[in-house]
Amino acid sequence: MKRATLKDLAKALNTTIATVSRALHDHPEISDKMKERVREVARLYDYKPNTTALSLKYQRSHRLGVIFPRLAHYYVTQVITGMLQAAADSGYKLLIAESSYKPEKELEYIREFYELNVDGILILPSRKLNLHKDELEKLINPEIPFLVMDRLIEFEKLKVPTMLSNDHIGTKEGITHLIEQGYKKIAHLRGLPSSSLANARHDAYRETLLESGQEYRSEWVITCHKFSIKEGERLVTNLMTRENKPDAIFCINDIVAVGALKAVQKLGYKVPEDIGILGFSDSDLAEVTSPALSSIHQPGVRIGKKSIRLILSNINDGVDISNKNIVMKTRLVARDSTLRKG
Amino acid sequence: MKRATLKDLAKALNTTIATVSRALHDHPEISDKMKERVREVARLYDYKPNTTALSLKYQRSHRLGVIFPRLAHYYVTQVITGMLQAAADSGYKLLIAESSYKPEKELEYIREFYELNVDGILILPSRKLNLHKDELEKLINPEIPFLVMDRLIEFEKLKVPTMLSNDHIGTKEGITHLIEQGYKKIAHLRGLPSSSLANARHDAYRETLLESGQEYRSEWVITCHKFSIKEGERLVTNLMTRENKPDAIFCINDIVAVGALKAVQKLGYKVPEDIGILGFSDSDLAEVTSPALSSIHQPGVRIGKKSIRLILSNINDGVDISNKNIVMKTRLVARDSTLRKG
DNA sequence: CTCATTTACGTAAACGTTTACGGTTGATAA
DNA sequence: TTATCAACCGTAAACGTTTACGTAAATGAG
Repeated sequence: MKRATLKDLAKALNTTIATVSRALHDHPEISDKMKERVREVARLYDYKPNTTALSLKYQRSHRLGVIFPRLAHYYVTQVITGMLQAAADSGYKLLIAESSYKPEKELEYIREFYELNVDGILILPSRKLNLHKDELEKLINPEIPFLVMDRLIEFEKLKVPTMLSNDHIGTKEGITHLIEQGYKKIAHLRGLPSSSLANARHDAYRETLLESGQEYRSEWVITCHKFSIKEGERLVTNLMTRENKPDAIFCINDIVAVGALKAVQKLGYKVPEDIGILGFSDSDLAEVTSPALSSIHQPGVRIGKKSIRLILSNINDGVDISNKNIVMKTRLVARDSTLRKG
Repeated sequence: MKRATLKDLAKALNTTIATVSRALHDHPEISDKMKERVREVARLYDYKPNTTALSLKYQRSHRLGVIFPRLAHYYVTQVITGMLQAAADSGYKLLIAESSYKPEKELEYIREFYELNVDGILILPSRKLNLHKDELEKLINPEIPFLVMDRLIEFEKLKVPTMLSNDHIGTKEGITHLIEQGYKKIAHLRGLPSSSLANARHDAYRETLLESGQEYRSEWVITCHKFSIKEGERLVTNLMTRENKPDAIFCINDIVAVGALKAVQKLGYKVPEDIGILGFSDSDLAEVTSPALSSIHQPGVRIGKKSIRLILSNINDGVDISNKNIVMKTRLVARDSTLRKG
């Protein structure tokens, strides 16, 4: 009933495990007759090599560890879906861990992954991991490839590869689109200033405004903390009852954009006629709202695939990836929330 | 630089690996002096036991395999999130695999997981896996716990535990709610008849209608195949341009419900006044639509947690779970798409 | 002082592989 | 006839653990 081992086959054939192993590997020093006999009983016993023993032998687990803050976000699932596909293509499996945005957990899972002998680690870090940069740098084992995704973490001496999406260009495209659609007073619901991601989007927002001769008003830049629909609603309701109202809102992500949309609609504004709403990430929510939400698409699946291929190029082909900083293209998806007919 | 092993410690202490191992395990036959010396160098070398070697030794990997049709579905991410939490609490890690609804892949991943020495397998099967029931039954290793989730698969001789949500009662609550809100002509966008899940929801729908004296009209039961927003839109547009129109639509899931909502709104109906829309699963989409979508909540996170605890009770405590068929409560979440003010 | 017992540690097998090295058989060549 | 060599297979070490068993020295009782 139990899984057959080389020892079982050897006993059945009245030979040794060495011969069995070699026969199964088509070793030239084994006679054809013996090979046939071995293959026969191997079939009979449904022999499958024990991967744990192989891992021990070769110090290779064919497993990669992935750490993310929260699985239940569309972008994260897209990235992991891509990872799963690329990993499956190469015979690798993924070990996953959710950090719940807690840096302590992120560090702990990295430690655990090392103990579990993963062949590589990919992390979508939380914003706060930057605060533990030094500890992280000490923790990282240079022998095991370590890929940082989505955010930038600058280390003292260590070189780690990164995989980002081009938020800068993406945002510029988005804001340019708003301007082209005739919006003249564009507000921004941004993320925390400690987030490289939020800063990239905000800076591109400001840059585009100034380049096209629009004014950048700091009172139209509101910082989100919780990134929920409710928060978006609250902040935008507040924003739209002020003296000087914007006529478009660029949101740090789709969730907040949904809140913004609900808020302006509740206040009686028409979208996109009176007010334009632009999200970021192009999640599955974007097609669900009415009007459908314009958003800047991040190619999660492709990012996931590329990350795995990158890290495997190091593991399997020894390619030095330590100074690879891949930036993936984003793409504006203009839907009804910003498309003025006239 | 490399990870220290017992051998390294033994060499440094001029003793044997047996002594080192025992000292680290606080074995009584090791002197306190020796224990101190060992612990000292273990700290110094930052010794961590090699989990692969332990797996080989104890034939336990502390890994569980999870197979699902598609990660990018809210319910699936909720289940896996729950699994991750419960697994982390017990020091287990999850290996994940996406079947893309293909039974061949499901079977293949089960095989792979066995080869990878997982301690247990949890599967959210595709509908079509039922067609390969016999092959699956032959494949399943009774030594390794195997938990089937969401769907029922009836085997010839094998007893496998299942984890379902109570779609029957959930649906009855939902339909009863529609009736209480005054809807009198309730249609149903159902799933394929080969799906036990779709059948459970449909049967409960019919049962509730008949019990409350409403008529069950087969022309108001439409079968979905692709479960997309577009399909929901198409089917409902078609349904609502017929002679005899329903005044409420119970949808097999939230995606289809979103399509239904868009369709009726495009046709000029008011929701919930003219038409009520009820979804299933209570995904994150439900709060995004306007009006917000009523839906029947499936406790994905709790289901995930409970599944892991169940399978671990077998693995770690030897509890026989082969005839456990756990059914989790659903809960109606009535939002604006079915709540008539009057 | 001697024998039994405890204390404290070493040896080796086991988990399942791969593979360098050694050894036996038979055939071939000098 | 004997050295040479190929063909074929076995032995054992290695990956990193744990642990049953063996054994030496130290301790205790008589």
